[in-house]
Amino acid sequence: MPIWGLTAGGSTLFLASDSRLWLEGLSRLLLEESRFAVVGEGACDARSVEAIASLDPGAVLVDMSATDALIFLLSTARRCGEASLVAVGIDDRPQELLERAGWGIVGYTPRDASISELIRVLAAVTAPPVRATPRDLACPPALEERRTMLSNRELQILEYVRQGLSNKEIARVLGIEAQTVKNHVHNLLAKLEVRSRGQAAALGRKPSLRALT
Amino acid sequence: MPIWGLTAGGSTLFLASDSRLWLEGLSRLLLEESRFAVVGEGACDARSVEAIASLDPGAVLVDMSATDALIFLLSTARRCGEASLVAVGIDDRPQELLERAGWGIVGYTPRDASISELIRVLAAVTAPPVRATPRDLACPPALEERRTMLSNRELQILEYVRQGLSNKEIARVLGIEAQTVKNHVHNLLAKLEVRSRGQAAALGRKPSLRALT
DNA sequence: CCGAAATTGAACCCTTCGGTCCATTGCGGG
DNA sequence: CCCGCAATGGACCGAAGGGTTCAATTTCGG
Repeated sequence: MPIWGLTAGGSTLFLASDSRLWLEGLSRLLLEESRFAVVGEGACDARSVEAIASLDPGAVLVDMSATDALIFLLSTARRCGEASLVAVGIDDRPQELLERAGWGIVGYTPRDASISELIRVLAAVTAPPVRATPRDLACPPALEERRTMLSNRELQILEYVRQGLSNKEIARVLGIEAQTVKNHVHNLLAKLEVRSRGQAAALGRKPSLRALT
Repeated sequence: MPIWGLTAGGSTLFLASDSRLWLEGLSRLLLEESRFAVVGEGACDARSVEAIASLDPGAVLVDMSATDALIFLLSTARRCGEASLVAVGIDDRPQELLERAGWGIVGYTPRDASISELIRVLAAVTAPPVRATPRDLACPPALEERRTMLSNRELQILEYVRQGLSNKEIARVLGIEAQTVKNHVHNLLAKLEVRSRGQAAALGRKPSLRALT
């Protein structure tokens, strides 16, 4: 099956394949992996090359078995020169493929790769090239730490947010003004470093944060 | 991409492919389709032929792009003579393939088939030759239930809603207009009988949702 | 082939949300 | 007695969400 090309540099992904089935299936699998976010998907055509150029994803997964996948890969590499590439799903002569500097391929997975193997490769490829911070506690403000930053009231309100209640509904439940709820939500969003209540709710669902909810 | 062979006769499925990624992705997609149950999956080898013979699934999906898929298909057809076959993912000369009676192929879908197309083919192929029970099971998939069913697109978008993405972000990911996403969200909110995306997200993967998909 | 459904997108409206700035009240510790 | 912080709430604003209607196009299914 498919040979995949992967443009690396972050944790956002773009999926390209002429098989919608493949697109939809992999999209579902990756949705369950919080480490990566599928920021776009499309066929192996010029339209996707444009989309990739504007979206600037951390990686691009290209179904090489598709009709014009090779041309697509080359176009993408040319348009997105700063990105590295990984070929996934190759059984024969992977080394030869990797040496094709023009393709920008920096890695691959065998044809019978599972989703976990793909994710491992993605993690390796999208990992920052240099591990500058020794403890790197500074950069990712430690999820556990974020929780303790929330006051009791904020934790309480976050719980209601996760249940899909509106500010007005939360206000009625707690017997306070809607504006107050709004302020609390505003504060907890800032502490959780997210921009919407939806993201806050999604954050609370993730296994890494399960313990604190 | 892949060419699929499908042994028909019921609503239980066996997935065969040398790509675990393909196996896992399609398995997820079919999980959302209550009409079919994946009772087994494996590579395109003799081992799967054995498994199919013992499991006696209603259909077998074979990734024809796999190394020995053709041999596998022939073996399966020989061992499971009572089953009909469908080739999926064929662009060139599908008719020729269908005429190969020895392969037992009774249908197919083009390479760029979406999950809905695959399901349509599966439904056609696995439909019981005789309709014993007038109501209940098979024939009309209950119009009342279908009304509350979410379409593929809606399911897909719901998934992104659960991730906390805004309409605009979802639109960018899917390469469509924000207004279109808005409409889809509006429709799925109605079908789920909730008033906000937060509530839709809160429903999550609860069994209650599974029941109506 | 035709009707039904899905998908796409437009224009328009109102509500809610998120952000900002500000103010008040109460509580606990230095 | 202040200071900090949590909790409360007011006013205002732009952006996003949610609703409605209509329509073009594609796809699905009989």
